[in-house]
Amino acid sequence: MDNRTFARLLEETADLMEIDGADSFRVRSYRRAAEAAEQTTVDLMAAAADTARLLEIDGIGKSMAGKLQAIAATGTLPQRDELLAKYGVGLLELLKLPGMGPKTVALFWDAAQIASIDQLAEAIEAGRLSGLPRMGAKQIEKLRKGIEDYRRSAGRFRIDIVDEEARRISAYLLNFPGIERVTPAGSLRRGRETAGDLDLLATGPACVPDQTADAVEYVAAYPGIHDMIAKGENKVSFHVQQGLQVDVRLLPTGSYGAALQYFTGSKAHNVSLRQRALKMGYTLNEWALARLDDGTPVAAATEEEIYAALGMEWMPPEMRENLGEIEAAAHSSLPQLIAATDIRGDVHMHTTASDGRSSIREMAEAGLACGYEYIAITDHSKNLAMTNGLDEKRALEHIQRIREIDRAMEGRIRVFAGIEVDILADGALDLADEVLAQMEIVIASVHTRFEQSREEMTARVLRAVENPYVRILGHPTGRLLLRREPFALDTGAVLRRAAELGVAMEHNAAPERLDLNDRDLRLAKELGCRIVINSDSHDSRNLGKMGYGVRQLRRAWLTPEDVLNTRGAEEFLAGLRARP
DNA sequence: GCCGTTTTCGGCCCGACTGTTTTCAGTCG
Repeated sequence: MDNRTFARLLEETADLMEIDGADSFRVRSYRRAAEAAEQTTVDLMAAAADTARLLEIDGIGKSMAGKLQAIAATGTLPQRDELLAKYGVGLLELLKLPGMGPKTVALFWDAAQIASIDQLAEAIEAGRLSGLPRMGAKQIEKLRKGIEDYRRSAGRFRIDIVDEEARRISAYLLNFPGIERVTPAGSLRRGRETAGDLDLLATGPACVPDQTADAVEYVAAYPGIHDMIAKGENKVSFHVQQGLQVDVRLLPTGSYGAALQYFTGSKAHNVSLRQRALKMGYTLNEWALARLDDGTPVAAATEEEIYAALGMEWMPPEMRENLGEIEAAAHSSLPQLIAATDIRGDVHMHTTASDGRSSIREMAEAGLACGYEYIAITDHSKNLAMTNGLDEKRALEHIQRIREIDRAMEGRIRVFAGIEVDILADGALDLADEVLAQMEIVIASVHTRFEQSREEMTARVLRAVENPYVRILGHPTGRLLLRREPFALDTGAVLRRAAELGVAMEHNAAPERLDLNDRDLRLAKELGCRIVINSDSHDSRNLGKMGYGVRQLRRAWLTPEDVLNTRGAEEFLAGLRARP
């Protein structure tokens, strides 16, 4: 059982308790514990035997530690099961409908015995909801539409998709004379791998309170709108065609910093920050940081002045997850995070020899144009027949061509020879060691998804990592974001072994991959694992597109020292080979 | 149920929007 399961069980318990009418502060502590389970790099299953270790986790107290141990021992939580027996699983799903909170779920349950989305839809059709408190015609219509939307599509969107939408809407908004600046906030600004919605902040003369009417109408006329959710004085919410929810907020320039801080979040970061503000005699909201006693604003126009007034350094949005950044900023001990410009080479890319669209030469020229000092050509190996993968003979010929291009580049950029070998079901590699021995870069990746158990899959990867020619472990979690489930893999065990052997872990910067999630990366850093970030380009035009991947590294507080390809060519190769 | 620069009891973040309210409850982020 992994930490996510612990988190899910606690979260469900919190939902059910809320429906049951439990004390809201108690509910909150379950939610905090769920969040802690999700975030911590401690493997809860392994730590369950050691109460003291559980208590070290922020948000876990004596009682919650006992509940974690119960989950570890039985796979479930008694409170949750009791509540579930009382109400049924359908109620948890009802909570996912927009506009449905615990109070409404409880109301429907008490008054109409509604325990699932299907039953709610049925009750709406039968007109059994009218007459219930707070249930007017509009509210009922909203629920009907909510069910429709939920059944059509639910969930999060890949960050590059959201980013693109943000650019389109920003361009539209900036065409309005009274809007001068548009900034994305929320998950997009924090660089998360996915976003549930898009927050856009707009400011300018047309965004001043009481004068926003024209701007609001202009926003609401955006041609890409599928349906309107809410339209107020300084906020317009709507869905665009693909189902993404967009919140546009109009704000006066004087409050822009406060609003940007507020809407960037994360929620947990903001809660912590407001607690800190209270202790210092301030109150913080989206309009300003103000004195608690007489309401005098202290800071509002920029994020920097707000953080400064709270005795902190400004910190990059990627760090704002309430994972210690507030303390670090208060003690002036924020790390210097890695930036895209720190990357000096890209060592994972494909050419026309397998499934790429560019030649070795084109890749080298593109790498040069990106300002890289080195690249590595790493086409697929033979097991991936559909990619025209290389067998031993072709691989050796390919190496020769790579060497020729390397010479032809005359030192302006180094071109290393490499390969992306496939890890077979038993953990063996699909190319002979004699061939691998001739390459600078060997990336071992799992491509084919056999129906293997978590243990088998872990054993498979661990065996591949033992091969002395493997320098980098590719696709270490097998993620294809939002497209399919990741491999069931004991990532902790793989990271530990890779750290021991000095095998680097690849972070694939392609937005559909972003192999390592926040927690994996934090754990990798803790373990002293080497990280290599690559683009996995199949086209020379994609070379240099590392932005989303780098922001993921920043979210885990990684510095240039933690990432191998921030080093020059020789030092990079030496770092790859050095084994403790 | 957690937690401690108000502390081991008594707090626990904040405002906008909506729909139904005749002054506010519920939801959301």
